[in-house]
Parts: sequence; C-alpha cells; structure tokens
Amino acid sequence: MPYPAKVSPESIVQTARAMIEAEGVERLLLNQLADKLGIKPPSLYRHVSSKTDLLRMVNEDTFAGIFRAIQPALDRPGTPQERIMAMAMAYRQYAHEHPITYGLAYTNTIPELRPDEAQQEQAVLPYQALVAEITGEAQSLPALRGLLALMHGFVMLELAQQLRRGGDLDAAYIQSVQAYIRGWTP
Amino acid sequence: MPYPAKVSPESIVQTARAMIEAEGVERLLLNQLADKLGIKPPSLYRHVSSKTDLLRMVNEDTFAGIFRAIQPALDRPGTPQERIMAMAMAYRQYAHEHPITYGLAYTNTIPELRPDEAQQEQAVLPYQALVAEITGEAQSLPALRGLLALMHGFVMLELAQQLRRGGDLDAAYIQSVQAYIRGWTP
DNA sequence: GAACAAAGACTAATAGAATTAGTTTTAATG
DNA sequence: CATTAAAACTAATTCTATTAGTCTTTGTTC
Repeated sequence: MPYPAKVSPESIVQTARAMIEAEGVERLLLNQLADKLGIKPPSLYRHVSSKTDLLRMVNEDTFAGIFRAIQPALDRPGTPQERIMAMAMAYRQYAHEHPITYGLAYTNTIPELRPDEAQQEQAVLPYQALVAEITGEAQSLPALRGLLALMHGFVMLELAQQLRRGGDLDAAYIQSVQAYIRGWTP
Repeated sequence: MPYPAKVSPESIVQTARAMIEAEGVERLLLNQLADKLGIKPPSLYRHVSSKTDLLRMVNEDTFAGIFRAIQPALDRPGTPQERIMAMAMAYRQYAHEHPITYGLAYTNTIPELRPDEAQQEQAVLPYQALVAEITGEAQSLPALRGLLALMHGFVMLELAQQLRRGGDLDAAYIQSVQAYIRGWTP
C-alpha cells in the first residue's frame, strides 16, 4: 500500500460528527473538515464520493451507536417491564449525548442518506422479542412500533425545543413509557 | 403603492411549500422559485430577507396548518377517548398530506427556523384540557407530552421510511394510541 | 539497490447558488 | 404632468462543492 493515508474512514466520520455536533450540519464545510484532518479538500474525495455520501456514513455510524447503547438493557436481569424501561432510558440518553446527529439520522427523506434496510431490521428483532413477553407474539410488531415511536418522538420534541413549558421532562418520559407498557399489558 | 407586487408573502410561501413537497428542501433553489413566481432571483429579497427566513415562514405556516387540521376533533361530540383518537387521526393525516414540510417544521435545531414559542404554547392548551379529562389536571402536562411524542414519533418514523417491515400501519397507530390512553386511565 | 506502480495528496480550475450593488421601470398621488 | 417609492431588473460577488491534472511517497519486484 503505497503512500500511507493521513486519514481513515473512521477518522473522517468521527471528525465530521464532532463538527456537526458543534456547529450543526449546515456548517459542516468540507474545507473546514479537510483542515481539521490536515489535508486539502480535494483529497477528501479519495475517501468519500461526495458530501452526501459522507453524511450517509455518519448516519450509519449513528444507528450503530444507538444499538450499541441500548444493547445492555437486553442482557440485564429483571422483568420485561424493567428491561424495556432500561432500554428506553439508554435510548434517550444516547440521543441527549448526540443531539444533532441523532436527529440527522432520522430526518432523512433523501433515499441516499438512508442506511441499509436489512441491517436495521435485524437490529430490532431482539427488542421485538422483549416486547412480545408482554403483549404476546401476535401483537409484538405494532406494540414495538408504538414504543419506538414514543421514545423517538419524545426525544425529537425535546431536541427540537418543543417541550419548553417547564415541568420534569425526565419524569414525563418515564411516566409516558410506563403508561404505554401498562396499556399493552393484558 | 407604486409598482404593484407580482408576488405576495402568501404566494411565495405557498409556491415554496409546493416545491419542497415535490422535490425536497435541498432542491428548493431560489432561482427556480423566482422562475415559478415570474420574477428574477434578486427580486425575492424584497419579500424575504434570506432563504433561511423563507424556510421559517414555511414552518410557521406548517404549524398553523397542523392546528387547523386537528381543531375539529376538539369540538366534536363524544368521550374524551374518542375525541383524542379523532385528533390523533387528523394529526397523522395532515402529516401524510404534507410529508416533507411536516418533517421540516419539526427538524430544526437551528434557532432561526423555529416559530414563535408563545404562539405554540397557546395552541396546545385545549388539548391539554382534553387530556386532563382522563388523567386529571395534575398529570395532564406529562400525559399530553407523551401523547404528542407518540403521534409525532410514529409519523416521523413512517415518513423516514423506518417502518418498512410490512403489517398494518394504520392499525398499529390506532392500537398504540389506544394503549397509551388506556395506560393513563386510572 | 534501482525502477515501477499505485494510492494518496496537492494546485488550479469549474460550476452552482445565494446574496449584494446599483439602476431602471411602473403606477399611485399631488 | 412631475414626483416618488415600491418593486423589478442586470451585473457582479462570494462561498462551496466538485473535477482535472500533476506530483509524492512508499511498498513491491527484478
């Protein structure tokens, strides 16, 4: 491998993510990214095919991070209710720690920015099984969808500053997830 | 008023919204917008101060549209449960009819794009009162927040193509909202 | 050990889009 | 009819992503 690369796909994605979190996507400029990486803008194109492609890589990394973050909730001991709540807490925590890139990953109506479907589907199967312990197998898919919607919707509203009327947001989140689970419990 | 304007704020916002829904935000180009309006790009700046400002106007219009769409559910007869469900259906329908601009309105981490806070707060008070009929006054704010999160999260996941595993999405939505309400019912 | 190949970086140029500067047109008003 | 002010226009600017073409570095091969 002649001419050792100064950058790697990982370093590019990581640096891009940091810039996005610091300044927002709209201020992710390729010349600034190149600067931080110690190369010139055209050299970036040896590693990514376009800015859009770069954002897709960031999004893939984000989804991987989410599933890594909520994984421990699966393995932990406790009732299904407790484990679902643990997952919900970890999920929200990840979003709070990566507010901009979290939203970015879910905001793409642009097909090119969407990560691989199949990979996504596999990732949620364990959670569906967990939900099935409460709802039964037959209802587990709709119940999972509602749960994901509740978690995702809550953090999106938080991150978009749509829940500004005061009150305890932590408590509201916990109560809402609990109510949802209770509602599905036979 | 010398020189009658060829365009109005309304016509600009309406045309911009149509272009966004047709092609996505990223392909909303000011020269194309000007073309459709029958003027040249610089003339746009007599009416909007920047492209960002234009997008803010579109978002304000979107929020107004959402509240207009769900309003009838408030006035309609029926139990609180039925009226909440009616609102939830109208909410989702609006999102389906304006998929791109709906997401756009909620996606803004950029402060400049956020509509006026106070206006927003007033708009949800009637819905909080409706929720209070089930949960009681004391719990109504967190219960409302969870409900908004569930509705918003569900349609966002749909619009971002994150619910592609088949099954009846209409039914999943209804069941999830019902479960949520049931979970809050004493 | 010298020549080569290939990846990767660089400089220079291009193109697309938002925005600004400065000027001209139009029609209501006195 | 002259004035005036809003609104439009042309021309120029700037900022970014991207492409073209060239040079550099290092592992490989004879």
